[in-house]
Amino acid sequence: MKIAQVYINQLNINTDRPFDYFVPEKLENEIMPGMRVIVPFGINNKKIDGLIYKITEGNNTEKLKKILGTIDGFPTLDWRQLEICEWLQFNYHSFFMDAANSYYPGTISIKTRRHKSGETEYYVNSKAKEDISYRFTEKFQEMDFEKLSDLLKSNAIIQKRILRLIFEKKQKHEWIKSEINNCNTALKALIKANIIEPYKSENDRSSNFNLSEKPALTIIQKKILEEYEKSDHKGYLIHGVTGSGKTEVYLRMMEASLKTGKSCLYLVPEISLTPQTINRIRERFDEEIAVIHSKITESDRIRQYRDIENRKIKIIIGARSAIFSPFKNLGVIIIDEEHENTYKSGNRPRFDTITLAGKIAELHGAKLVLGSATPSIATYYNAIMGKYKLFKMPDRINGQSMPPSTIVDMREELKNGNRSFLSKRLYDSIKRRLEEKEQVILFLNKRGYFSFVFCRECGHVIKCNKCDVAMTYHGKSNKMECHYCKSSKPVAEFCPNCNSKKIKYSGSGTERIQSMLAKYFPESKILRMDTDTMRKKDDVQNALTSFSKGEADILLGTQMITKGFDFENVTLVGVLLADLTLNFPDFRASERTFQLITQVSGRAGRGERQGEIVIQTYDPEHYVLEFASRHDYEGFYEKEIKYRKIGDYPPFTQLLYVGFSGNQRDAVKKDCETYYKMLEEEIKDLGDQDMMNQVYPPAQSNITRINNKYRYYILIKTNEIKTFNKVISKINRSRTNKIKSNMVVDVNPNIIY
DNA sequence: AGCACGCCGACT
DNA sequence: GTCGGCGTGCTC
Repeated sequence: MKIAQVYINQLNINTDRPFDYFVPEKLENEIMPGMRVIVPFGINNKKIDGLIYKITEGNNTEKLKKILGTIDGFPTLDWRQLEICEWLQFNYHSFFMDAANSYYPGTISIKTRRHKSGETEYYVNSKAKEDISYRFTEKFQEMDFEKLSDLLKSNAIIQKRILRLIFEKKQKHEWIKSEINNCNTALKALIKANIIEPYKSENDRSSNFNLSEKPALTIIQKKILEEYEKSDHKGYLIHGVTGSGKTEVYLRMMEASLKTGKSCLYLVPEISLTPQTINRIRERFDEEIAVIHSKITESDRIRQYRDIENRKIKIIIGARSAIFSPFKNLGVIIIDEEHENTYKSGNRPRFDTITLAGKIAELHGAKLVLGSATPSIATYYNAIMGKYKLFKMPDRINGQSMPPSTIVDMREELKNGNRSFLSKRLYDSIKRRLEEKEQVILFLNKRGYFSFVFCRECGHVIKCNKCDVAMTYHGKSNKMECHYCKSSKPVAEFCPNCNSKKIKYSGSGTERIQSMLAKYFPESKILRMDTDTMRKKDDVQNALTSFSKGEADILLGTQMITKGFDFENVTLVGVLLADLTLNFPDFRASERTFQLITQVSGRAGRGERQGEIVIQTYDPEHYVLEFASRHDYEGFYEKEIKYRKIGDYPPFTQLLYVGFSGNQRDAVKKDCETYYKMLEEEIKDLGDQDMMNQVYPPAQSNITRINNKYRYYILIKTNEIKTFNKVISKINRSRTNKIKSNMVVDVNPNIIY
C-alpha cells in the first residue's frame, strides 16, 4: 500500500517536516512526488494544501489519514525543485514550504462540492484570474464620450468614470479596479446594457521590437567566448570594467544556450534600474521573453510561469525571485552585477542567489556566469581558488582609458577656511564643465548624514517612539520619519526634553546639498535622486531619461545613481564624502565603498570627451580611496583579502546570525541566553571544544528596539558551517516551546543589526 | 499556526 | 461550584 510523505502548507517550525498519509486506491496511479494535494490536518481535520515529498510502500496504514484529492493533477515541482527546497531548508534554515511556495505563484483556497452519490469532492479555487479587459460593443464603438455618457442616467457617476477610462485606453480590469473603488456593480450594469463587453486581453510582451544587428566582437570578447565554448567549467566570473562590453558577451552566451534548445536565466539586481539591458535582450532575440520580479501582477506571473514551464518562453530576465521560475532545461544562468547586495534575500527563504544559482546550475548541468566591474571579495576569491574560471576585460570598448581621479583632502579645505561641502577643486571643475555644456554627477552616500533633529540647548535628539533610532527630517513633507518602522510624526516646535525653541532641523544629506548647490550654480538645473524623491515606480526611469536628454545639468544622488546607466555627456563625477560608508561598523565597509566609488566613477567619460573624477574625503590616505582612484581592483583585492585573512572574516569563515526579538526586553534576553546554553550543550556532545570559540555570546543589537520589539542576537563566525547548520536545525526542532521570542537564523546576512 | 486540554484564580 | 485566562503540547 502506498504512503505519501506530505509537507503541510503551514509555515511553522513544528510543522516543518513531512507527515505520512494513506494514498487511497483511486489516487494510487496518479500520485507522484512534487504534486500538491489536499489533506486533513490536526484534531479538527482542517482541509489544508500540502506537497508530496516522497512516496513509500507500507502496511501500517490504519492509523493514517488519507489524502483527499490532488490540486493540479500533475507535479508542480520536479525532483530538482524538491531537492532545492530541502537544500534551502538545511542551508538557510527556511521552512520547506517557504521554498516550495516561492516556486508556485498564487494563493489557494479549498472548496468542497457534494455529489449526488453523497461523496464529497475537494477542489481548489486558485485566486489566479485571467487578465480581463473591456471594450465597447460594436454598436457603440464609434460614439464619442459625451454622447455615450448622455445615454446613462445622470446619477451613474461610477459608470461614467469607467467609460472615460476605457476611452483613455485604460481598459484593463486591473487598472479600472485600481482607480475606482467599487467598480464591479457599475461594470456589470454597463455589460448588461450592452455598452461594453469583457474580453481576455492577449499579452503583448512579444510586441514589435525591432531586431538589431549583432555587433562585431572585439578581440577580447571573441577570445572569452571561444574559451567559454570549449571549457567544461561549471562557473565563470567576468571581471570587466564599466563599458568593456560584458553585456555582449552575456548575449552571445545566451545565444549559444538557445541554439542547443536550452533556456537561459538572466538575473539583474533590480528590474526597475535595468530597462536598457532588458531592451537590449528584447532587440536581440526573436523570442518571447519573461520579465519576472516581485511587483508583477499575479495573473502575469501565472501566465509567464505556465509559458516557461511548457517551454514556450526560453529567456527569463528577472530580479532574484526569478531564480524560482519553473525552467525545465536550463543552459546558462547569468548574474549581472553579482556584487550587489540585493542578491541576498532578507526574507524567508533567506538565501544567497549566487550560491543557490550554483546549486541549480549543478542540478541542470547548466553553466553559471557571474559578471561585475567590482566583483565581491568572496566571488573573486572563489575565482582565484579555481571555483570559477576568471575572464578579465580590463579595457573600455571605445578604447578610452578610465578617467583620471583626484583625491581632495577636506581637512586641508577646513584649514584654508572652506567650511562648505564643496572643495575649491570640485567647485572649479563643476563650474568649468557647466560652462562647456557638459553634465555632472555628484554622489553622496547620505546614510543619516545631517538628517537627524536635535536641540541645540540640551543636545536632545528626537527619537522614534517605537524604535531606538533617531528620526529623520524630511523637508518635502515637513515631517520626521523613522526609517525602520516607517512611522512619522509632525515636527516639534519645542524640545520635548527642555522646552527650548532652539530645535535644529536640517534637511537630509542630498536635500540640503541640493539647496546649497542651487546657490553656487544658480544658472544650472539640478536633479536630485534619492529614496525621498523617487517614491513611485517609474520615477527612477523618468528621472534618468530626463537627465540623459540633457534636461538637467547636475545629477545629485545616492546609491541609486551608481547603477549601470550610460550618459554620453557626463564628464565629471564628484564623490562628495567618500568616508561616509568607509567608517561603517561592518567588515564589508571597505568593499562596499570601493564598489560604490568605482561604479559611480564608471559613469564619467562614456562619450567622446575625456572625463574626470573628484573624490572628497577626510581620510585621503585610506587604501580604499587610493586603489579606487587608480581603478585598481586587483590591488584592492590583494590588500583586502589579507585583512580578511587576519580578521578571520569571510570568505575564510562564514557568519551565522541567530536573532531574537519580542516585546519584553528581559524575556528576549533570557531566550537568547537559553539558546546560547542549548548551543553549548549540543556542541559539548559533539566533543569539539574548539567549536564554542566560534560562537560569540549573546549581545544586545546595535539598534536595541525596532517597532517596539527588543532585539538580542548570537553571532557565529565559523569555518564549519555544515556542523553548525546541523546543530541549529536540531535545536530549532527540539526547542518546541522553550523559546517564545521571534527567532531568525540568517546565514551570511547583509547587515548585522 | 491553530486548536484543545487542563490548571488556577475570580466571581455569581 | 463554574467560567474563562493562558501555559503546554500535538498535528500523520
